[in-house]
Amino acid sequence: MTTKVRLTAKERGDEVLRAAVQAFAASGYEGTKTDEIARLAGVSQPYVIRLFGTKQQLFLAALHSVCGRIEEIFREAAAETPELSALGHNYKRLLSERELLLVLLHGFSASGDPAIGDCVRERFGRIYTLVRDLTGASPQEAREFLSAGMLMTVMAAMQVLGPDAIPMPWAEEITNTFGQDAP
Amino acid sequence: MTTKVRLTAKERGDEVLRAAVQAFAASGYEGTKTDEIARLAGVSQPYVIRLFGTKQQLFLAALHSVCGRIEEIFREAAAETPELSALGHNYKRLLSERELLLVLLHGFSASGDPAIGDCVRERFGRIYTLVRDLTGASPQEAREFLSAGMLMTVMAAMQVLGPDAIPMPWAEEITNTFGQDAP
DNA sequence: CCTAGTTGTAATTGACTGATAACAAGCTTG
DNA sequence: CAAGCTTGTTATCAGTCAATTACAACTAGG
Repeated sequence: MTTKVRLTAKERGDEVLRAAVQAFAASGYEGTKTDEIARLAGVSQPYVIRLFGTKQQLFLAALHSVCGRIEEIFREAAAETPELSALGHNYKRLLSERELLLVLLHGFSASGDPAIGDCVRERFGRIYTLVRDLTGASPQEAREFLSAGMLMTVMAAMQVLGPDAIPMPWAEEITNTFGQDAP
Repeated sequence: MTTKVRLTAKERGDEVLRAAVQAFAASGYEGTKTDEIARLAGVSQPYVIRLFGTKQQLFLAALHSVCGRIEEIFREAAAETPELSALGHNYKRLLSERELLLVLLHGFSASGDPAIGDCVRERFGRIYTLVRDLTGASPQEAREFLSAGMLMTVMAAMQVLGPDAIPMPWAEEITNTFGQDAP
């Protein structure tokens, strides 16, 4: 457990950010209370606000964090095998860090907020471009790749995909088709 | 405009439901206030609550409504040409009723709420099954079809797809690949 | 060792929001 | 036309939540 030690603002900020990613992944932007993030991080609610200014800025920080991690995973996968099919294989890694895709999904949902919309458009565009650059995929190939990722994302949100999946025949049927490329 | 006429509870309920679909599409489940729905429907906020019981039940009603409409669009398309490519062509129709896909997306995001999760799993499973039944598509074909739909959905949420799209080079590149089937 | 900066909390607040209650106005049926 | 049912509003509450303020505890540098 986290002991009652004083940390630098940077270190504590990182801990709060990790807690925020967990909380936002579970409850979304509007649904998550700063109080809950504070509880997860083991600090007081006002301190969370002081470290990040506003709840919105904290969500933006969480969004940048998960997008950076997603890019990192793609880079690592491409370093081994720079092909789209290899990246696809690594969606499993994304699903094992379930909060990555979920925070991104909540970012899409909260795009009505202009600041969040700007952030999401920028980061998702970067991911698309990165996928193309890393693999040399055509726009259509990259689109099919990201499409599959989006279906996985919403299935993860519905809790029919991943380790804690609620068993659903139709979902298992879909899940079995992942990884099977077009002939 | 809607005049100040007394309607039956059923009729007024339909108006409120339409307003709710618009509002939830724009702001999501947690982000939408019952007050805003009431304003859109031209009634008082307490009446919205009395007609549907709770905000959650109203959201569930909105979810059922949009899923029913999505199924209807697929059925109509399949009645003309019962092939997956024909259904895909009709994603344009879904995008023209932008709120359909957006409410569904917000349903995914709000799946952490058990009642909403149950509803979303049931309705999305029904849509998957319907697509297969209407077109005779294989699980993999249906998965690819729904994958493309999910990417369109998140792009619509990001406001980079559809009539009021914010122009983004990467988004236009992706958009151009829709409708191009694998060779 | 003491003072100035940093890390952190307790107390509070003001705005918001879903829901309830009490009441008013309109329709309809005998 | 009157009584009872339906439609709809106003007033209000009880709880919630992000954010501010004031203060306390710790730590490093001179």
